[in-house]
Amino acid sequence: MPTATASKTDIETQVKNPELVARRRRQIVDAAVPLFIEKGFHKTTTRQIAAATGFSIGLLYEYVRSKEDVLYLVCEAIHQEVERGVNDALQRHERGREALAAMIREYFTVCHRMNDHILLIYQETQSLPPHWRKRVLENEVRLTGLFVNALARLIAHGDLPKLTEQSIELIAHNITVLGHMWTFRRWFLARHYSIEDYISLQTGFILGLLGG
Amino acid sequence: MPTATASKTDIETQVKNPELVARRRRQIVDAAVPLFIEKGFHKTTTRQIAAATGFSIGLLYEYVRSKEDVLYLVCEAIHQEVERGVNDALQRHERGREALAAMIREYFTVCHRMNDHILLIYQETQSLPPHWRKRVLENEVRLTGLFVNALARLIAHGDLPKLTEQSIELIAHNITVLGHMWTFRRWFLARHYSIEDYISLQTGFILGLLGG
DNA sequence: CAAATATGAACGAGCGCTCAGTCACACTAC
DNA sequence: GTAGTGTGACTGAGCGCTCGTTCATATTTG
Repeated sequence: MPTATASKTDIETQVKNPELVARRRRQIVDAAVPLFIEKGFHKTTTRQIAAATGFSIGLLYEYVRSKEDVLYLVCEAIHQEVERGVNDALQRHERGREALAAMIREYFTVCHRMNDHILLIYQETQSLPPHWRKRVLENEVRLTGLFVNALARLIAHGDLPKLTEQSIELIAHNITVLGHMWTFRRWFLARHYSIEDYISLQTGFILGLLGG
Repeated sequence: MPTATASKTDIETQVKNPELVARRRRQIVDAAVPLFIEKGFHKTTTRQIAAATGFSIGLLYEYVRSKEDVLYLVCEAIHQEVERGVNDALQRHERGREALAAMIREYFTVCHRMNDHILLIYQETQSLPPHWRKRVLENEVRLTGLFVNALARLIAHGDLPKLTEQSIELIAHNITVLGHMWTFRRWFLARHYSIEDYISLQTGFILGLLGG
């Protein structure tokens, strides 16, 4: 029973060459993302996905066992890109409170850029079979974990006041979700704030919340 | 061209008696909500909705022109219930910072109780035809507006420090979304916090953010 | 009985997915 | 070299089925 590409997924495929599988699946994801964003998962047909990829439907099903497989591939790809963006941002570890401000700025900017993708995950995660929904939610936790670590490091260095573990974790969730908020309330917020306004106001709040 | 019940919707119906329409539609909503929550909108069939209501499919289509009509009725009903809960809470206007704390407590409790319903709106609003999606989003704005007013009143009374209009509005959005956060991250949060923990931690943050 | 309300068989468009078959290419035998 | 054979990526017509919706008909109401 041949299994998937070199990496972490269990999606079965008929195709033997793992590099081809990886490349084809990247093509499928690239084609499916705009379709899912535009019409949603349920209103996108497998034939449309195949056509957008430049495949026959038959070929699509050589690389994927079901339409839901495509959604999972898409969700994974999106998370990977968001996480890469955030990780990049966290690498440049400045010091002091500005470090937190910089972190928030980078993260919110990623959210701004990935607007539609983040929305897609909010709306379609529920359409995944349980096994994969779980994986997507684990990704979400891992992302928040990055903030937990960053906050803990700053506190350890004395750059931020001491807090209980519970508080740190909740603040990390708040930061994550306030980034998402820009995407799912953008239809309203963007009428009143630029992304810059939004970042500086929210940063002010979060810093204030840490004992301004 | 006969029009809808006494209230605000434009949904057409074949049935002449407005009270009957209102009653039947309430039945439809009551039956559809648990189905949509359990299986989602797309995977729920009109026949299932009819059966759960105790109607024949034909009869369902006397009170509704399409499946999407049902979704719209459901979204409206949910918003009405949430808004009623929040309004009740805001009526008992205490004074000082405790007023804000009490407001948050009540609102978060409503979110806790309406967990699945709020999630449903997050996930299925996009499935509505544009015209009704707009209405649902207006409801969302109105809800946040309640918090804007409440905050403005407290500031006017000198119970809270002065803030720009922009800040007030964004804080209102933050409160709204942090309530929702309990519903859409509950799968994680509930493992680490009780709703009481959650309320008191978040209240602390929000009060701190207002110049603790 | 006339109007209003209710029924559910029937419709047909459209869906996800399959599978018998094609084709380009690589390897072997002579 | 070239004929023979095997492999695996790729094709797309079409299967089986579900779904939202309609409408001729039946039942109830006033």
